[in-house]
Amino acid sequence: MTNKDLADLIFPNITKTVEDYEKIYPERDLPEGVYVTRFAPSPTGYMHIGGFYQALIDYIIAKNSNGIFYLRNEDTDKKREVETAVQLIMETLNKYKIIPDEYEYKEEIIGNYGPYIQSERIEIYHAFIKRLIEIGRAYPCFCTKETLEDLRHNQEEKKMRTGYYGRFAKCRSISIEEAINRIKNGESYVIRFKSLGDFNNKIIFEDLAKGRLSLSENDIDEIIMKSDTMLPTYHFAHVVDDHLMHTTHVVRGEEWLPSVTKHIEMFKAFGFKPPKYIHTPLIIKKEGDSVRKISKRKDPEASMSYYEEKGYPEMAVIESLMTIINSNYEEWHNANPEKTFLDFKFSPKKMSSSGALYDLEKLNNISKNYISKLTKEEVYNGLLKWTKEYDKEFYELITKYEDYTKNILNIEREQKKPRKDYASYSEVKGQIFYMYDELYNPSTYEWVNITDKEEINKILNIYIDKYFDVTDKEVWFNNIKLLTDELGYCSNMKEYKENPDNYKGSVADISTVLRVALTSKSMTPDLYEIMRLLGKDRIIERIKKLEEEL
RNA sequence: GGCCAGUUGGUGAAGUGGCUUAACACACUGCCCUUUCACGGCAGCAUUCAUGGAUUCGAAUUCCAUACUGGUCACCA
Repeated sequence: MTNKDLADLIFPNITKTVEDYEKIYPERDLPEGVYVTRFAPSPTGYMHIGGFYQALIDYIIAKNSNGIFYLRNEDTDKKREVETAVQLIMETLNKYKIIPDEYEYKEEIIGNYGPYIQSERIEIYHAFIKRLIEIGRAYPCFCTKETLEDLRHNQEEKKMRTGYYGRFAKCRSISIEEAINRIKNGESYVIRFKSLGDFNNKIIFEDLAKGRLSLSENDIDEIIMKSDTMLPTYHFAHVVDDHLMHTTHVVRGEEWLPSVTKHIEMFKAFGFKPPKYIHTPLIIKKEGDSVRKISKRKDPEASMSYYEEKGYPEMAVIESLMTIINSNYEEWHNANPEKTFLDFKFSPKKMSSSGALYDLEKLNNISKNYISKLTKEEVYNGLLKWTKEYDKEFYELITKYEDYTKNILNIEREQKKPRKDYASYSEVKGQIFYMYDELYNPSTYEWVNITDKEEINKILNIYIDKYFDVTDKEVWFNNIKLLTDELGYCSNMKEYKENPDNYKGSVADISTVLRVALTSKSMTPDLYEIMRLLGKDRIIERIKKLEEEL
């Protein structure tokens, strides 16, 4: 009885060899220095911002070198799998235009290195495991969950390092004959990798983000194939897939750092060259005095769906993440405002090595700036898209009054320093609702200095009767000044500030009365533009209605 | 507990022995501009880089120790 017999017993139908697969998936025909990266999420039905962050890095480094960015679905954990997860991932990547060059979606495979869904690659993994068994680098392990738990407790008691290694790796010493018999008897087993490492040996590992690290060699006999599904574990699938798909750079979260020595040993066992690694910091959040991983349950902003629901423009979200990825991004972008994030040269060394704190305030700021630089059409289209999904009533309204809405959105926009009113599309309605009669039904008015009803009525009546004019901004404002003087207020702010006691108030107070009377708000964009868009009829109508209420 | 990593203002951070009396940005505060708000302008916001020690003419930057924070130690990825 030999290892070969054991391998054939476990994988009787696997005929292709490692060499066959090497031929099927040859080296990619790419120029020197071109990067191949991948986004490899597990389909749990949730798009975490940390995952998206990694995908963004993958995408940038691939595009920086005109390389390949592909998507691989890591669905080896059938218990956690969620049906709609793949669709969610694809939709999110598409929404943000982080489009993979190779992927598998809805039965369609794009690219020559597929399948790109791990559960469809089971024969490939089996061929590689078979080889490992044949050469004595993998073996079946019959230990039960209980046995393993006992082992761990024992080790903990004796203050030893926990794990299945060295003399604790019981099933290592099972003879081939015994193993074959037990398998034939239907005993449940996993396949473990047989490590040749020595924990006391240090190896130097170079991570592109974290630099040179001194790590202990792996000596754990890691499980590489699960008992029930015969699917590989992450560790093994990573080695096989990233080798066959010729990934040059693996971007993954730093939670993988402790297992990198396992992966390196497995690559070595096959004689493969490991990829370069970029272990990214976790996205964390401040809570009280401590920081913690941003969490799916506690933090809505951990999910990419949050940003969609709030209506943040995609580019604003990307840019806010870029500032975390490389903190010099913002400076670079200010110096090169016409360039996009894709022109930015990403540097893993510049990536923060501690946790990255995702700051919603920063996002708001970036988003305000971003939206302020858009044209009225772009804002309108963004608003249209968002309201269609999340605010049907408003959607109908802005569709009905398309040009009118664009003009509203254009107030103080086409100037060197446009207004920064909106951080997201969900904020727009709350700031311009008063421009729509359908939405304008104020119950309170934000009067400021002048609150006397008779005075307000007087101001409004005289204004309508004598001074109403919206044909030209200068004329409009001059009229307001005339009104101001006529009523005993001061039309010159400088003078008013010098001698406030000489007047009933200033032109600012008069303007505010008009502003509040027409919009109910004390803070709005340029009043002249608002009045021009509202038109005389609606202005009079609103004032009349207000008088009735006063 | 073992192993690994990190620790610079309220926040993201620049910084790898003298150019740092610590860049830039966000937030905040004050003033100015101004018909409101916003925008914009100006100013303020760490005498100090977790703590202690060492090396050095000189340290945020090198070394050692301590503390704290995070990651990991699953048939999860």
